[in-house]
Amino acid sequence: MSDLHDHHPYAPSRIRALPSWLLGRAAARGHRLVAEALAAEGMRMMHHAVLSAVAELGPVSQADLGRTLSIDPKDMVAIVNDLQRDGLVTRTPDPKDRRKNAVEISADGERRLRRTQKLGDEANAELTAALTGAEREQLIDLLTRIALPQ
Amino acid sequence: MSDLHDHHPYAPSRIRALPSWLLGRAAARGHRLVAEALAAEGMRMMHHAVLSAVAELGPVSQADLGRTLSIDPKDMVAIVNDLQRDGLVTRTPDPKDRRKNAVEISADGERRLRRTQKLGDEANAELTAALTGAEREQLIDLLTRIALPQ
DNA sequence: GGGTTATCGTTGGGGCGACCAACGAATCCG
DNA sequence: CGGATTCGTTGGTCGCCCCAACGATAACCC
Repeated sequence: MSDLHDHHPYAPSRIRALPSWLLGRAAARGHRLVAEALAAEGMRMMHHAVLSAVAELGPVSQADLGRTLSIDPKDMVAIVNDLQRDGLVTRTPDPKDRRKNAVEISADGERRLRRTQKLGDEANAELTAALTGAEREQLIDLLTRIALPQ
Repeated sequence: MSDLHDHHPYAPSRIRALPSWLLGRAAARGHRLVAEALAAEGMRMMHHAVLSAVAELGPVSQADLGRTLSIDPKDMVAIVNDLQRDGLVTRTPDPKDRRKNAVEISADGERRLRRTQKLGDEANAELTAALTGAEREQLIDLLTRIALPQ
């Protein structure tokens, strides 16, 4: 088994039993897995999230996107810039409210989204590989209730 | 369904149902709550984590601390510098291995730790306020199994 | 024993995500 | 009409993570 010098990497520090710590570690691993998977399509997590939200919401303003995904307006500008540059979304001035940009997914964007959604789902399957289906459902339920405020 | 202008703050975007996304949001809230609580004592999360680990592990090298807490050696230098400057830990050369620094908690450090631990626990209680005790235990169990690798 | 390999603390640089402050333009509302 | 609000945008900060390098020291192995 383990040799003499294998001082286990963890003391059962009090820290490690705190939900906030475990959430941080689990989130870091999830982020790493998803980011690595999406990199195969040259996409990043936030870009994929925005593209997915645009596909669901139809023509939508950047501010609405930011609210639904809790993304800072500043970051949203850069993300939509990238997606537009790559031809995945269109950004047209909203005639009804000239302050707004109507962001809409393109045909290329839908094709890209289908691939990145598959990659994201696979990464999440790997993330929760140690869980049964029922446990995965319960984890989602518990997290939803914890993450809600803001 | 609901009327046209009732844009609920969230479409049930596919993204929002992914464990990786929920973990990110929940971790962000946990980090915010804990950071705000610790700020009352002028401490930051990583500083508190390191101080707590030092208290548990006794005299310990920075490298060991970094491994148990998954903290980059570069960041560990800065953290131990701060803790030492504030008189919360001592950093003495290890006579057995002169490459190592033996980091040890001080009396002031233990006093500070008692207060920050209380604050951290309270923040975690608020974080999981929507959960029953049993659900909190199960969340910890599920997260532990997910966060484990690295 | 001596040469190679590995570890420790430290410094440097960089990337990425989250967050806050401010601004002009446009819109809404009383 | 005029004040308050929203939108997109620019600017900057902060925390976490990763990679590369270095001198000093220790461990390994022939």
